[in-house]
Amino acid sequence: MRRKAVVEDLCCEIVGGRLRPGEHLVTRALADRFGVSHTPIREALIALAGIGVVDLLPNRGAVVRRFSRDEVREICQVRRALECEAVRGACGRIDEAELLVLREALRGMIARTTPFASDQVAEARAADSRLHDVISESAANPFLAKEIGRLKMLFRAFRDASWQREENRNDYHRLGEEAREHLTIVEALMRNDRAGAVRAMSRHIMSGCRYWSRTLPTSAEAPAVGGQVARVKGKGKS
Amino acid sequence: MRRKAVVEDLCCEIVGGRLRPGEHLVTRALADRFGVSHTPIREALIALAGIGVVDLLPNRGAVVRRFSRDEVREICQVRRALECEAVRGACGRIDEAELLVLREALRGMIARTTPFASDQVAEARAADSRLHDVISESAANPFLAKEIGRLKMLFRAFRDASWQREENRNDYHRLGEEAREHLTIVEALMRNDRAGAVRAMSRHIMSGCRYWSRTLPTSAEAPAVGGQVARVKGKGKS
DNA sequence: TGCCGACGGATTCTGTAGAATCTGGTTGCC
DNA sequence: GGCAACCAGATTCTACAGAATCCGTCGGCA
Repeated sequence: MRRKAVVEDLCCEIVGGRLRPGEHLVTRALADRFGVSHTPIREALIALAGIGVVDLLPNRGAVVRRFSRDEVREICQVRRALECEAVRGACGRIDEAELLVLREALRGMIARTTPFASDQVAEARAADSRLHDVISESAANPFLAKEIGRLKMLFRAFRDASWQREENRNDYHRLGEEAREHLTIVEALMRNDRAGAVRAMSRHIMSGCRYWSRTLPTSAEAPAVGGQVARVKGKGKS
Repeated sequence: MRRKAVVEDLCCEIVGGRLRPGEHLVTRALADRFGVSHTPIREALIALAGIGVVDLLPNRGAVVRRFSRDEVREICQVRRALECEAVRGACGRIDEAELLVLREALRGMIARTTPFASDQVAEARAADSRLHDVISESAANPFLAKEIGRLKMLFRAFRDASWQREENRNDYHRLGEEAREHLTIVEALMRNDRAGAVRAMSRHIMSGCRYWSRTLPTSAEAPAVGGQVARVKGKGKS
């Protein structure tokens, strides 16, 4: 199935920042690049619009969504509500051993005095993914897990954009902070302290939100995409 | 734009119950019915899958989603989390006059001693929509409002299915109950009692969930759609 | 002889390609 | 500055290739 392959590839490129926000996606060009006709490309773009990573403008094709600081805040607020719901449902149901492994990994990261090397960045990200996945899978609500997955992808999109934007300035500090936030959550879960876990998760999401959105333009600087397409028209994808 | 028209029409039919859960949507047949070729139909089905009202099976087309009781519960849980978040954000920001109008309408409904006539059912539904819309629009979070809108559509789909299934048995009772729940929310909002409003909203959603899902099959009775398609094949759309 | 399951062709439907049409924006001319 | 031809690109249509399903036939077996 070609559509699915195109969806996955494009999603990776958008999330990975190789396709810039506001960029105009031309079906013909993508068709050439992927070596398929434009039909599956169109269908992939419709699917991506459903996921929320591109905007579809009638008769004017698709543009990669641009996220202003306000939108990031909005998405984070929704994500917080859902992740907290997941923690509430998961508390007391998560495999003890799994939590233990996570806790030790996080303690290791925090104890480390040297700055993070790049493979340790990967390790930190893996732990992050793992924790959130374990929680959403343990909440006994597949629909909730699916929704969280969707938001996580969006969230990763602007996290990576921010990362790229400012060349990891003081990222290492943020990673350590994140590890401590995660540890707080894990410890609360191990105590079966539901309220504490929810609080910790809420703080964690909002702190990430503040961090990852701080370099983004405010909505005044980057108005909603709808009316702005003409601006990026013609820039192509260089 | 034909695709959009097809999406809207099909969505209405699914939500309105004219297309039954599990029904197989054949592109050619739909193309004939809508008087377009099957390309926009395919695209519409992809969009509908994004919305969540149909499932796409590779090389076997689309089927209208079947909702088991568990899935309804899952969706309601997510909806509750989001609606509560919206109430939290909206409390203190909603136009006073708007709330007053709603309160009087709800009080009128509750005071009414005669059973609801059908135009009063419509009135009750309008008040329901209005309240939820006012809240999600006042929460200063368009993204959240969009998500809630999506879920509301799904929710309406199985509410209508339930309604149809059992011919309004004691629906009127439920409508009165709903009005009282709505009134509790409105009154809390008018007092700027954020916690109270959130609690009331949570109760309201879960009570609706229990009510609307009570006639649905459990997931054991209606297994995941994936393996069941052959069963409905050949029934056509008549 | 009557029933059952395997095999194979016919049919139906999905997925893709390429052509035709339509739309909106742009550019050059008056 | 206004208008009209032009052009790029989106949308839709038609046709076809491949996958899945259906249906009738055939051979084995009790």
